[in-house]
Amino acid sequence: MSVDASIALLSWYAVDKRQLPWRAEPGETPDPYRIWLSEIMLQQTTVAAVRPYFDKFTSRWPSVEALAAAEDSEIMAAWAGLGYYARARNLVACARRVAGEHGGRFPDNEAELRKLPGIGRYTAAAIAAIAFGRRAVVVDANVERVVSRLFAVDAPLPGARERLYALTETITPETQSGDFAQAMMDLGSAICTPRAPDCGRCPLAPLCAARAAGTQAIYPVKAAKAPKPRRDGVAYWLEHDGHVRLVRRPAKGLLGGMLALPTDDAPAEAAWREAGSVDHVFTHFALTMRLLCAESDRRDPDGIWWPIARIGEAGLPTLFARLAARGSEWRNAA
DNA sequence: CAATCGTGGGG
DNA sequence: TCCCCAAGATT
Repeated sequence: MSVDASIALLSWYAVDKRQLPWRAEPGETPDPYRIWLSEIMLQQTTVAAVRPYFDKFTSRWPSVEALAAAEDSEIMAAWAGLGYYARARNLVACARRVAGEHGGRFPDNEAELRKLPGIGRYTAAAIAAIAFGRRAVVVDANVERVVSRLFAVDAPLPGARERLYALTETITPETQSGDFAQAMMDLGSAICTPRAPDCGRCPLAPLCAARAAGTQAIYPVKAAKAPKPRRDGVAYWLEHDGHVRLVRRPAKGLLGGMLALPTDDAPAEAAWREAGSVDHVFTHFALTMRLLCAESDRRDPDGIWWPIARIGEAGLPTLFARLAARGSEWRNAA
């Protein structure tokens, strides 16, 4: 079973693999910096969303040394819109560790990679396998789905995770485990999809227990999710002389480290006026944020004042970019 | 261990 | 429209 599965999958991958900007062509040597950067960006994020960010980052910062030398604010602004901003904070910290303590070279094994900020169990295995040719058991959401079907694992996630790791270990080949991992992910993305898997095109179909039973659609079994609470908030658009007041959010927590409009408490006493609201859905709650707008008669010298004509370059996360669009409309209407 | 942490696309 | 989901890590 194990050998059959890896051979069938690698044969399929040799023909049908996706071409991706971070993926080395056959015969090319993979660049650990690009593999690492792509793996961080791809955490809980689709390939389509990552592409433009990967291109932007690699052209601005072609090496880990270049990234390590950048200002935090530049990197956070460049990450704006991609989400999960702890990844960007860890990205900088990791780049500086690699540049400063590892001579600019990423560690070539799982255990050392795992010690770096932002690199967990999955990412350490993926980098070790893909960038350094190490045998590693690489389990992401795609692999969980493929393996849960292949072996008809009825236990629900996340409890079944260790079981899925053990099963993935049994089909991971001794060599080419990087290609094997990427093949599993391409398979999960293109064929062994969450809703309606295209078993007719699947190289593993003859080996698949769920396929044999006709039950592929029920896997992976997942625990019931908690209901999503609703919350309300207020943001403030304070402008003066063509500039708007921004704040840098605290390093930890929601949208941590990002530029934003002031929230909760008004940044000044002023004649605040309602300018509508924005509904925004985060992973674990839905937010309705009202926008209050005002013109200031003075410019607090300690604040961050951003030229409104260039607000698109501020690097606001999506919620605040949408609120800023409302603020600009309010301004043009006034 | 369970909660926290974004966003956009697809069915 | 709503729900699901994605190359997870951290605390």
